[in-house]
Amino acid sequence: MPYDPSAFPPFAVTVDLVVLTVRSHALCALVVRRGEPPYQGRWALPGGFVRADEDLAAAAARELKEETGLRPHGPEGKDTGAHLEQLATYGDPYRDPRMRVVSVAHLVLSPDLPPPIAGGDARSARWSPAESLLGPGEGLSRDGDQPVQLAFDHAQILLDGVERARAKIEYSSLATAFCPPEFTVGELRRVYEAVWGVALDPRNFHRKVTGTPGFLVPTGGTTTRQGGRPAQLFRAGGATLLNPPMLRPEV
Amino acid sequence: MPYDPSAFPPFAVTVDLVVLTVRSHALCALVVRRGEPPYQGRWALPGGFVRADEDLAAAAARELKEETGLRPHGPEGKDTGAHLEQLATYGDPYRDPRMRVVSVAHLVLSPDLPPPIAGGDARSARWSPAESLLGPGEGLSRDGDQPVQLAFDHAQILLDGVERARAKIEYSSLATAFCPPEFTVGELRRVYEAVWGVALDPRNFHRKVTGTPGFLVPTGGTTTRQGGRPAQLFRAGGATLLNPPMLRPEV
DNA sequence: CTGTTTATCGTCAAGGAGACGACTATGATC
DNA sequence: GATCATAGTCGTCTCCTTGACGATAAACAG
Repeated sequence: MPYDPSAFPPFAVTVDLVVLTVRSHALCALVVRRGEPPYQGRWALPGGFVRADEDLAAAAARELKEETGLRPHGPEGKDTGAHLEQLATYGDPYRDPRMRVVSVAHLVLSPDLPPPIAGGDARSARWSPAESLLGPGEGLSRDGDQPVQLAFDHAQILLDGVERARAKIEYSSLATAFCPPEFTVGELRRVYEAVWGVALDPRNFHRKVTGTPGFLVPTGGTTTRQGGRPAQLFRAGGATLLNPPMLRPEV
Repeated sequence: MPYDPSAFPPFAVTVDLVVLTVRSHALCALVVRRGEPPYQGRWALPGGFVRADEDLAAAAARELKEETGLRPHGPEGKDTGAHLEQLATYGDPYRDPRMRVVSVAHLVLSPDLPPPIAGGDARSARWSPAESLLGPGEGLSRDGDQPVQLAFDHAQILLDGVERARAKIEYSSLATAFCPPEFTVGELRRVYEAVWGVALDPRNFHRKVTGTPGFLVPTGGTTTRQGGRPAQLFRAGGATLLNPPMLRPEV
């Protein structure tokens, strides 16, 4: 097949972001309201076109900053920012009614942020519980949560992102990406409980995380911000892989 | 940001394939020799442009069939074909010197095939040990294997594919995708040994795989094709997830 | 018939995980 | 200030899985 510039069809390439955090004991995703058709007025994942000279990860980082002000740190970063990784790519020919768009979805795990920033282009943005965005089957929507229908194939993308997060905190130290720089064992446990939607035994969890070398390093301080007895503060250790993994309860 | 068709730069979108198999106790990847510049004469991963009305997975399946004659079965298929899944997407602005190309890499796991089929476009193709393609650091190339420099960023893509395969056979039944429809426990063990590059205890491995419900179902037959005492034949059971996982020995 | 190869079963000790009792140190409430 | 509720932390016990490895079984090669 000789090279012929006219031999390939043109595509638009976008990045979409699944930005997850844990707020008030629930896994939440960042969604923005669409200001123009198609799907005008519907909630969607934040995202945008990749620029001509921009790497995919750079485009994702740029969109993230525009939407939340967060700066990501890569696989080995040390900033106060969020964890960012590529999730998957969605390219159904008709996923966007306007044109052929291939979207490279990225997953962002962030500590709880006070309020989502209204996007640079003035779209409204908010955190929504993943449960209510994923609809029935993925945990029942609670009374009062109207089921939200995300635009495009964003419900599928979000589901894949949530699944990735659920799987990854099992065998990596990624759950700490949901925590502030210093956190307690109990706060970390509540992250696991929120992401998995289960209750974990505080004593066994404590034994597990403090007994895994390199997972947590004590900072020396304590806090009572969760009430009760003061708890030791930790920072994430250097270990990125948990071996043996944190086991997710059956059911 | 109102919709403006001129607001986004055009991209070419391709699929690249990391086709892995196990041949004579080694993990091998399918590579094709490039017939035109850039990287003319160099080995590369098979792949090609996504067509205008074609889904990404469909494009990967089409390329796979063109290169190998294999028909993939999806996440839940039952054919005699290979396992196919999306791997990751590579979009560095300068990864292809000709133009802006975003490549959606796919991972294919296949049973051993007699000889690779010369591609539809007459490029030569062959199986190469992953070890010799990944160069030093990823297991030393054996004497006589000249180090192969893959075209574009295909070495990185291959590395990511091999890593995915190594990780996934740990907690899924995917290793059976490397086996013929009926196989013995010993054959399955040799798959793990080749992919991980380690030696496993045959007795413990046997206990593990036969003791995991839904992983293997006996067909009733036996074979002596590996020599020695006749071994029971099995087919892959319905279970896709191994819980608890197959543990990869420490280094 | 004997050695070699591969398959399969069994045993034992070490370690991790689930269940859960007990104790500790705070703030809130009476 | 005593009491209570809330979290955090340490221990214990049992069950199960794993890793190491002995032993037996059933084929084939000489």
